[in-house]
Order: sequence, then structure tokens, then C-alpha cells
Amino acid sequence: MRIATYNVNGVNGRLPVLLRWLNETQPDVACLQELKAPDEKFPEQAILDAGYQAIWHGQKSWNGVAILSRHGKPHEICRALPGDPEDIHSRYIEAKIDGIVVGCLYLPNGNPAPGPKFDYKLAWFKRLTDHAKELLAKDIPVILTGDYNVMPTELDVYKPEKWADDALFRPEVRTAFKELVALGWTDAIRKLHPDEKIYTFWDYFRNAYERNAGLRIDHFLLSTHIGKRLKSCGVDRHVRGWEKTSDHAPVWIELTD
DNA sequence: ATGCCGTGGAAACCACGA
Repeated sequence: MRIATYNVNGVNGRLPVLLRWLNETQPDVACLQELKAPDEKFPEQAILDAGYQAIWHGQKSWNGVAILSRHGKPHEICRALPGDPEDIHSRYIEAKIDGIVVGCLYLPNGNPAPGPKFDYKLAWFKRLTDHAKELLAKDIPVILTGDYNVMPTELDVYKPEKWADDALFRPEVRTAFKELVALGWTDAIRKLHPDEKIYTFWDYFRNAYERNAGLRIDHFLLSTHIGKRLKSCGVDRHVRGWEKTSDHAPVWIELTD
């Protein structure tokens, strides 16, 4: 079973790229972030035609998350991260697929830091950690995947010293990520590739992709049951080189059945 | 050293992204 995550950076603007990638790699489940479209503008028919049933939580212009499945419609559990009814950003959607709880998330960017946006990022992280605790307590198979907007270690940044004060790399968020993982999650990429330089994002500027000036910010966290089933994982790096592509590349894991 | 590019939406610019 192959599960993927992809920050598409505009689901309609990137539709040809998304469909080409789905057709080429045929993931069983695909989690999408940054739809940048309201619910009614989600390209449901094109995705159905590609062989996927989907649930989504959109928003005009910003954010937006979706879960696609080739094996029946994802059974939606919730479409917001618990803990703040005032938070109207569409950044989380969770569903059960094939007995696995899949949480698809788009963690706030947080820049500029410090400031209100950074505070929101830390608050959101806290809610995610609280929710992750509750999921682990249920002792069921869970995958929390998406754009975490965090480089966990220096290995995950092309030039760590340049990013020291950035909201994606500040000590507070690295600590938050470390504490989340320490609850009992497995960072899939780092479990199978502990020492490799692996990136999931390259800026549009300065030929970042060509220079491999990248960041690893899209992650798969696996609960114990799923961690044992992890067969392989990787980044569909070449997708970042396509025309009219997102600044992120898709990340995937392969599980034993 | 830097939103230098790119998206969406509204309005021929702005907010936002990492």
C-alpha cells in the first residue's frame, strides 16, 4: 500500500501536474495541502476520472486540505484540529481508510518570527501534539502526514546557518517537532534514511531546485503499528522539475499489506 | 542579502507563501 503527501500550491492551477503525478505513481492514498480553493471549486470530477474518491476542506484563496483514495471514499472523522473553535483556517482533515486513521495537515508557516503568526504556529503545534497524544492512546494504526513547515534537524536544510531565525527552523518549532515525535511516532524518512540529505521543497527563486538548495518540511509520522509495516519511502523529486509545478515535491511511503 | 517567483482574488495591486 502506497500513501503519499503533496503540497500542491493551488489545486486548480496545478491540476495537470497533480493528475500526471497520480497517473504516473498511482498512490493508494494521497494527502493534499494548499488547495487554495473554496469547497465548491475543488476539481472533484477530474479526480474521480483519475480513479480517486476524495474528501476535502477548502477555503477561499488560502490553505485547504484533501484526502484522495483509490479504494473507496475516505471515511471522514473530522475536518478541523480540535482545541480552538475560533480557528477558521482549513489546515486539517482526518479519515479512516482500510483500517488506518490518516491525518492530513498543513501546519502554519509562522513567519515573520517573532510575532502573532509565529504564536499561531506554536499554538497550532500544541493542538496537534495534544491530538497526537489522544490518537496514540487509542492504540490504533495512525498516519499523520503533510506539510509540517519544520525542518527537524540541520541535515534537513541546505544552509542551516541562514535559517536559524526563520519560523521553520527556530529552536521552538524544532523542539515542538522533537517532542511530538518522542510521544511514540516514527519519522518514516529518517527511520529508513537516517543520514541522507533528503529535501521535499525547493524555492522558486535563485534556481533553488537546480542547485539542490532545499528543505525537508513534508513529513510522515507513523504510529507503532504502522511503523512496523514500513517497507520503503521516498520523495518524487523529479515532479519538482516539471513545468508549472508546485514548490514542493510529493513524499510517499510503502507499507506491507 | 533579498520574496528575485508564483498563486488566487480583486482590481490592474495586494496578501501570502518558506
